[in-house]
Amino acid sequence: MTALTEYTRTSAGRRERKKATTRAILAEKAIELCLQRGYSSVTVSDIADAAGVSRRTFSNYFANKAECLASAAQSNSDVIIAESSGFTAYSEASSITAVQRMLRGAPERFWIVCTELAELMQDEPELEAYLRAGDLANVERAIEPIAIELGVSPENLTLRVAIGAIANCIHTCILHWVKHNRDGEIADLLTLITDHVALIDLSWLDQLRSRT
Amino acid sequence: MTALTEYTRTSAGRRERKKATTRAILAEKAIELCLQRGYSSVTVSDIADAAGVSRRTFSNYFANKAECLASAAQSNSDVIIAESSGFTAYSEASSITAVQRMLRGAPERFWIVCTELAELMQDEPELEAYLRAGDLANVERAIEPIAIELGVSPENLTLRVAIGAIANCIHTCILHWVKHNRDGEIADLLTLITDHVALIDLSWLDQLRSRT
DNA sequence: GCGCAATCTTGCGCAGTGTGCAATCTCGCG
DNA sequence: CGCGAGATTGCACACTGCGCAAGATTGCGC
Repeated sequence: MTALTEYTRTSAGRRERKKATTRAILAEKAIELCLQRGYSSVTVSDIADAAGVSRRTFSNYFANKAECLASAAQSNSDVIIAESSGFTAYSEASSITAVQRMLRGAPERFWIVCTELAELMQDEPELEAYLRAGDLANVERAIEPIAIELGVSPENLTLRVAIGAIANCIHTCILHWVKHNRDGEIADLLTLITDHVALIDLSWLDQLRSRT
Repeated sequence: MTALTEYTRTSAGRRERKKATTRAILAEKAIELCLQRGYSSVTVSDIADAAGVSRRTFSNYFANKAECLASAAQSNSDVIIAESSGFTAYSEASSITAVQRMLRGAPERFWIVCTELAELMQDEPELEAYLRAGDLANVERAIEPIAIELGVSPENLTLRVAIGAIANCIHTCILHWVKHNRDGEIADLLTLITDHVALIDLSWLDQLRSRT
């Protein structure tokens, strides 16, 4: 119930925290209702009601339903992105190893939410679009710390292509999984992802690193 | 003016053709108006009016404004995807070479439309979402012929990851270009893309091929 | 505790949207 | 020519996104 809410433990002012909480609750209720009744038969008012706020307030937090769910995806990804700042901590290993370590470090809950969202997006083009865009936003947020660690600009195109390829790979694997192997163990999904991430050549990323 | 319309020269029944034309005109007018006034200040009625049909008819063709623009992107990509069926024609070369050849084979007009759309999507998250999703649809359409040529299933995950990485790379490069080098020559954009595509390791794709 | 200012929430109104439905129009085909 | 499939349209209605202003809540200095 408060699974996503957990991720929003900031020690800011009470006001900030309350906002973050409402936001998280809205996103959470949105997932809950959509999984339950199907995306298109859930209205913004429904979500707002479930979260105990007005429709207007919903709009203060999210531009629309899809963005709300995308935000859930984003909170969910925070846990991974946070870890990515330890990217070069394993400087002896290759980038690919670091990525795999990151993926394996994510809690099971993370992958569950991923598959839930993937399930939802399957027959809702609008949602798929927004979740993809959310992915992009995640890439954007992940790039900054990594770029710093590697000592290159966040605008570095090579870096962006690399991170984008990884994110895309993960996304593709999850979709594939939901489509073909929905009932398998999460551990197998993880294997699927790490195996395929390994296919991506990150040697040029390692080169970026060695130049520092 | 009729640039996109050109792409829809099918020799089907007149009825089919007329539908395809209306569709193309709608998409075209949509781009035109959006480039001119900005995405958010163009209404569906505006587009419909410009195309000479009713608002209701617009909805018969597209679910919404964003999807309409995404369709323009799709028509635009048809020219590339059509070429991808000659993928293994150069069996002596590596996959990466084939991809580069494909990219260089696209007419300048293709890249112009790409950059126009990229420009539009820059500050419109909704549009960005839909165009990204359109990319996915393109990947979906491109995979089929390639899979056949390689003799693997279109569901083959390795293949999907590879094609996805390429599409993502192209997209990322175009966005980067629009953001940092808007006024440069299209030829330079092409160089940027082929250079970065080359960074993606497609050797495992070549292996898929050699197994046939 | 008190009061003020900043901030959040809410209801209202309105233009725009997505879609089912039924009437009408168009066009291909016999 | 006339029929029938299919395309277009207007209408209605629920939902949406958002500006606005009133009201509630919160943080802070005293």
